[in-house]
Amino acid sequence: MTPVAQMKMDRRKTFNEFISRKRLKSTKQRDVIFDEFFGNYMGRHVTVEELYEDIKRKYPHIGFATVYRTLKLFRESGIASERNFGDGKSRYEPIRDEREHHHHMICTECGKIYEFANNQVESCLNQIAKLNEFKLENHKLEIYGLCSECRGS
Amino acid sequence: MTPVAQMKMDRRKTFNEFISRKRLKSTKQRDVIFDEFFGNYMGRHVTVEELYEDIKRKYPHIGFATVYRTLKLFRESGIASERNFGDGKSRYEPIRDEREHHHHMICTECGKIYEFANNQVESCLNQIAKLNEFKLENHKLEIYGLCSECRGS
DNA sequence: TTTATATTGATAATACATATCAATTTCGCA
DNA sequence: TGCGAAATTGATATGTATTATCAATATAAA
Repeated sequence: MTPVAQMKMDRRKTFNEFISRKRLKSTKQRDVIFDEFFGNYMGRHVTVEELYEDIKRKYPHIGFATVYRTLKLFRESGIASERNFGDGKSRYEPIRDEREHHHHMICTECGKIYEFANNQVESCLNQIAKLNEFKLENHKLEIYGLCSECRGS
Repeated sequence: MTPVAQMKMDRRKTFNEFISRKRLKSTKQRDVIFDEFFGNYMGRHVTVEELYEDIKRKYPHIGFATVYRTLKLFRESGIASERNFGDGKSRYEPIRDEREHHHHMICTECGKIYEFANNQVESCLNQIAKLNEFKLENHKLEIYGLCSECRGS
């Protein structure tokens, strides 16, 4: 099995456990949204609108609100993360590796989003949290600027 | 002159230069909003609504949209920064020291916002940007978790 | 002062997100 | 298997933050 397929299965398991722990129900709609999200949006940052439009093509009966609600469930269950890059829309991203946090560089010119991870930053943050007796749950780091293509000559 | 008063004067100068460079005009409203913002909101993170309510008490004639527009000018001119802590409202904060970036720890329980600065993080980010041929313009770092008071026993 | 242009403030419009609610689906339990 | 309580769905209404519109006004250059 490919690592990606393995990961997808792991997330599925986590989500199913979340569903049963919270006494929620599994539905066809949630299955469809899960498959689309974890099938086509790995490493991307999709808006609710985009995901909805995409799903509607194959499954016209699925409603907008359901996509919203389901993505929120993905976040609550810890299999997706929500981001805000300042354009007013929430973006969702499948979580690949629970341990290794990654971050984003956003080009203010072309809007492209680049990812990076850095152990040194992570350990800094852990230290800072510890120093302030803060129990770290999550963190977000974004760099804004010009990417190599847009910074020009 | 106190350091705070000095800083306020520096920001005023920067803003005036911005105004004349962009061929904008200085107005009584902008003066009032500047004084209120830099007088009472140092080190705080005020929403447009809050600042508007505050100003309206002393200057009932000043409109909501003007406060919005003026805060945006403050951001564009580099004397204020805009933040988003996930509650859907934009928050503005006077910039104290242009060189030393600071960041935020947000308690997910009580909502209190703590600030911190860290040189090691800054230099990491500069390195990362350089490595990716990215021209760093700005960055945001937020830690979410439980503060010492809320993490309980 | 004159004149062009920016600004203001009231309000309309937009956009993203959430709430409502009747109809439907799920699932534990007999 | 079928019943019934409870969750979910989807269409749509509502809420909330922000931006656009525009006539009246203020500013600043000539």
